[in-house]
Amino acid sequence: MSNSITEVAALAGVSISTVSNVMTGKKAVSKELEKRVQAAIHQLGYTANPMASGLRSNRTNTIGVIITSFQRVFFGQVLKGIQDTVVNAGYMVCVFDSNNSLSNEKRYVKYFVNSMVDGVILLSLANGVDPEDEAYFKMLGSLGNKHKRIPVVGLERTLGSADVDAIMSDNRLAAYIVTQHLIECGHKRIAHIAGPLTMEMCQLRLLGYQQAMKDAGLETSPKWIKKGNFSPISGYIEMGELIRQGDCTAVFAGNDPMAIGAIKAIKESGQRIPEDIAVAGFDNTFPSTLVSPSLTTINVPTYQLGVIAANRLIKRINGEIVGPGQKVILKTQLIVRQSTDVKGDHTWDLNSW
Amino acid sequence: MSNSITEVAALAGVSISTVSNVMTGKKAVSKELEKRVQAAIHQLGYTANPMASGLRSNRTNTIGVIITSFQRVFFGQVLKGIQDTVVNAGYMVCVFDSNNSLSNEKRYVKYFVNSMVDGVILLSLANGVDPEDEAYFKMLGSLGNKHKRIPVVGLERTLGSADVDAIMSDNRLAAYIVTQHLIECGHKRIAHIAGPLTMEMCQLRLLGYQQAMKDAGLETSPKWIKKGNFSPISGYIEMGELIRQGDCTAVFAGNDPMAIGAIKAIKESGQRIPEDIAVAGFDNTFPSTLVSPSLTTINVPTYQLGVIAANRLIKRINGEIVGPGQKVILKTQLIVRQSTDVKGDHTWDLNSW
DNA sequence: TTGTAAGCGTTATCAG
DNA sequence: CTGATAACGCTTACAA
Repeated sequence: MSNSITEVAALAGVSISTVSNVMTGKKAVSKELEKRVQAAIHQLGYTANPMASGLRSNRTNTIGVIITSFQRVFFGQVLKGIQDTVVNAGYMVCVFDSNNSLSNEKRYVKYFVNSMVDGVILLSLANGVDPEDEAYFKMLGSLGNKHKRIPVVGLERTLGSADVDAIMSDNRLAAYIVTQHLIECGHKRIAHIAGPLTMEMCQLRLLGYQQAMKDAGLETSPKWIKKGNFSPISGYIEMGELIRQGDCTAVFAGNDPMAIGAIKAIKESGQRIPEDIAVAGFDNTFPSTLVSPSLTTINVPTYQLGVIAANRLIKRINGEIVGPGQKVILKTQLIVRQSTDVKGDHTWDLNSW
Repeated sequence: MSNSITEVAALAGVSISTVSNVMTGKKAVSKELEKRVQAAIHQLGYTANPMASGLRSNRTNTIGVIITSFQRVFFGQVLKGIQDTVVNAGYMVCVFDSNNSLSNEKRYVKYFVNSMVDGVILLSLANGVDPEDEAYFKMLGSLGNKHKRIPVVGLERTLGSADVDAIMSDNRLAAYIVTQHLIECGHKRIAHIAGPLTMEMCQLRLLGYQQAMKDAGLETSPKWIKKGNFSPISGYIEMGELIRQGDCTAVFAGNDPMAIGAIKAIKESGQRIPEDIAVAGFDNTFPSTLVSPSLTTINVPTYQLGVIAANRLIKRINGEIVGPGQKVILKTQLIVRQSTDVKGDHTWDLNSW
């Protein structure tokens, strides 16, 4: 268990640098010695101590990921995409869950820097409005120490003016399209249950909703804009509020869980979906296919999101991409189900979970 | 960004050992110096490099977790329980997803050992039958190196004869109870879609099912025992097989996703649930409340599972628990819903996701 | 091609 | 109570 390079060297009858050279493959070693070293490595089951080699080489072959909550189904696919990609390239993934707290997020970022991960993928909770957020983004854009730069890829948000790649869905357009769909279904009084507006993606979804309403010449009243927190229960609560107000005939929720909470509230109020009130969500996570009525939503290529973020990060790490941070926008797609259209799809998704 | 202890010492006008003493709090430092050092630490935003301190102290304040898949909803709650507990005690959590591969699992365990995590929580895929598995379990029971022992807590399986704590639900009893429930509903020809039988918990669930059938004097035929892999689609496929056989009136699936896959297959075949075929699952994850009909299942206290595993691990780390590994068995509970009883509950769970 | 030796940033030991 | 200094296990100049 846990042998050191010294023991391998002793067993193979060579110096530790030769063992190191064999391990890293950075320097040529004669066939003969290579064979002996490999044999010793194999016999001892040796793998290098990542802490020691990382300390010295400033490389850990680990990439750090920070998400907002392990409980959010959305991230299951994203993480899978990241892990599949990154493991393939010889990296490990270390995942932290900020538990929806910006201070946790910052703590984890710092930890990653100190731990010398080779790159970071981050779904940030910084709202970008607080003055210190800009400083934080700047810092993210120049993460590292004197020996190395640690690239960061942002998920679903641009990181201020910082030079950081961002992979995101076309939130605004998608929100526009889903709202437009609601309008085409004949609705005029359409409410929106937004996610935490500190998140850029939620702002964008709100904006898309407002734009669509405006373009259709429909009134948008503040009382139709509710603030949830992405949890199903918050959707339920905010929908209850809307029902009490009693004047909207459709709701676009900022994500699927909130939409599903809203559906529950509507059903409990004895109203029919979509006849009395239509509901749409965002993300197309599997639960949206399971509920009755099935949920109209926007498909976000979550697995791809992870794959693309990871690929980009690896290229940054290897210096294959240099220069200013870029934004990659992924195409989304409206999925019409029965919460807005009785003729919509209602097939259960059994493949993505 | 990323200052070293040397800079802090310089700024405070003290030696690096004094800074270290202040940081770790292991040795007394005079009020005066303590204040100066704290000020310097604060001013520089200094935090110790975990790799360097870990290398020296053999402590990382990190606990490693290995689960089988980020996609499995089941783990969301478990991870939350672990993280809540462990962060509270001053540890970080590093999560790996073995992607249902034992070789990945072993690789990650080794990585954890080399990285010197202070403890490991592990849902192992080893079946315990292969001769080399016993050696693996032994190793898990004595993880570490000459400097330190790394305790391991197993999730949902005993790790052979090794001295490793195991936290698990009462799988066998629960399977017995759910099968009994099916029998009480009047079913006699009851099938079982098992999870991967390499997992002990799946063996236990199968055993519980068989025992209940036997105790009720009912026939158990091998053709009624299907092997899924915990994924929804496998439940769908195996149920299709059972439908083709055409003789069972109830199915107990080894977890909720497979049960939900089974429900889909039954609905597609035009049969009614529960009148023609009743279905039960295991775990009581939130999707079981969302589907129609709602799924009868066994409630597993997933969050608690994480909390208890984490607490136990921390106590092991601190030496507050010593001696042979123990098994902690968590109580489960039958949740009757409409997939077995039309009068069953069908309230959506909006709180655990 | 191989080996020697100097660090990487800490903590631990041991004088003072 | 404080500060040199060795050591952790590895990589990497540099020397042989």
